[in-house]
Order: sequence, then structure tokens, then C-alpha cells
Amino acid sequence: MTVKRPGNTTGLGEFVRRQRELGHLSVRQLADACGISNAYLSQIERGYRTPSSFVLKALADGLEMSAETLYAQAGILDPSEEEAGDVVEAVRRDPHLSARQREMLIEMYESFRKLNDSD
Amino acid sequence: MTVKRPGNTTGLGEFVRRQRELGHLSVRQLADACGISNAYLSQIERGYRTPSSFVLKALADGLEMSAETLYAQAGILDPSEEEAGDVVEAVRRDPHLSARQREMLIEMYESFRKLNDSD
DNA sequence: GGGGAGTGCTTGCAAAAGTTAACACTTCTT
DNA sequence: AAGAAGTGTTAACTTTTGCAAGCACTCCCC
Repeated sequence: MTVKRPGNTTGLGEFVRRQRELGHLSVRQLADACGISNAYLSQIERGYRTPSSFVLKALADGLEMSAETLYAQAGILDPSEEEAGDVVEAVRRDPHLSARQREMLIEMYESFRKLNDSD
Repeated sequence: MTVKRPGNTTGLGEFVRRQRELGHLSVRQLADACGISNAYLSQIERGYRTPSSFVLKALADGLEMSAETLYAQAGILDPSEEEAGDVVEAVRRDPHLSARQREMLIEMYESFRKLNDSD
């Protein structure tokens, strides 16, 4: 039995919170960076509010990530439009890198992933 | 709200109206296709309302165009984000990385590119 | 002329967004 | 121990969104 959540966009909230914590930012810090109130950000993260497009854009900026990713998380962007986005794949395909450089980038990427999983 | 609203917002309305007229659709027809009220669409087109992310998405669908294009018109999407390189783009879109990690990967990638250019 | 049915626009209101000012809690300092 | 400063959250409030219902106008048909 799932816990009843007030909002319908809970996935977005959880995603934002995770991103904020990964960046070691407090609610107030991110809220300031986004130009919104800390109370409101708190509500967004817990799914009590669904932010407007402008707040969403500001959040993407504050989290230093592509707006598309955030929109996809909010269920606003069509899955077909959000594009594969596989980092390893993109690195492997890049013709401007040496084999060694590719290896390093992929290694770095995967160590980041592993690091994030453990906290 | 303290988030900076792009002056582009009025441009969005005009853009929607132009697109609607190009498609030979009435206000009610497009509104129905978008699942919003005709009154509201009329207000959007004349710049009296700034639609939420969900309405924006619906409008893109109703006008049969990419959400990105509409968002760019609304000043919500960074134009620079659309032309990013494959690797950079993939990194920016990866939801499993922190902002700092993204930064590091992109920096590393670009320094590789620069290095390769010089020989 | 008198309907219908099409067009876009205005009004009034319920609901949701977003803010300010508090709250309770922890941690660190004096 | 008390106070300052940080954390996230709540409550009360104002502002904006978005809709239902209606207005005024044109066009077409009988």
C-alpha cells in the first residue's frame, strides 16, 4: 500500500530533492539561486505544488542542468523528445576523442555513478 | 513571484496566434485540441495570461510542433542548449549526476577536445 | 425578418501558485 | 545554559491560473 501523496507530480519533487542533495545545497540555498521562496521549494519537493514553466526553468538553472531533463522528469516532455542521453554511448561515438580519452571519461563517469548510488 | 519572466512572454502569444491562423484553426478548435478553454486561449494569445508548463505542452501538441520550439519562443529554453555537442548534451541530460560532477565531466571532455585541436 | 452557428472577447469565480512570517529542531559557540 | 545560526516545514495570506457562462458580432439559410 503506497503512502498517499497530496501532489500528482511527486516524481519531479523527489528528483529535485535528490539533485539538490547531490549538490550539497540547502533548501534555502537552492531557492535563492532559483529566485523562489524556500517554503515553496520545500512544497515542490514533497509534491504539494507543481511549479510553473518559469519556476521549472529557474530550477534547471539552479541545478545547473538541462531544462529538458527536468521537464522529462515532470512528465512534460514527450519521451520521444527527451532523447537517449546515454553518456557512455555518446563518448564512444565521439570521433574527436582518442581511445585513451574515451576510456578516461567513461571511467570517470562510472565512478561518479557508483559514488552516487552509495549515498 | 521573483523569478525573472522573459520579456519574450508576449511574443509567445503572438507566435501561437500566428501558428493557429496558419493552420486555419479557430480559437475554439485549437483550444479543444489542447484541452483548454477558448476563453483562456484567447487571453494567452493576447498576452493576458502566461500558461503553465502543462498548458504549454498541450499547446505544442495542439499545434503539432516540438515542445522545444514553443518553449524557445516562450523564452523558457536556452537556445544554446539545443546545439550542444553530443557528449556535452548527454552529460547535461543525465539525471544521475550532480551538478558538480556534470561540470567536471564536461570540463574534462572539453579540455580533451582542445588538446586534440592543437596537434 | 428570424434563427442557428460561426467567429473572438469579457466577466466572475474556484482552485492553484507562490510569498511572508512564523514554527520546531539541530549544531555550534560562548 | 543560553544564544545564534543553520536545517526543513507549516500556516495564513495574496496573486495568478484556468474555466463556465455569457456578450457582441458576422455569415448563412429558410
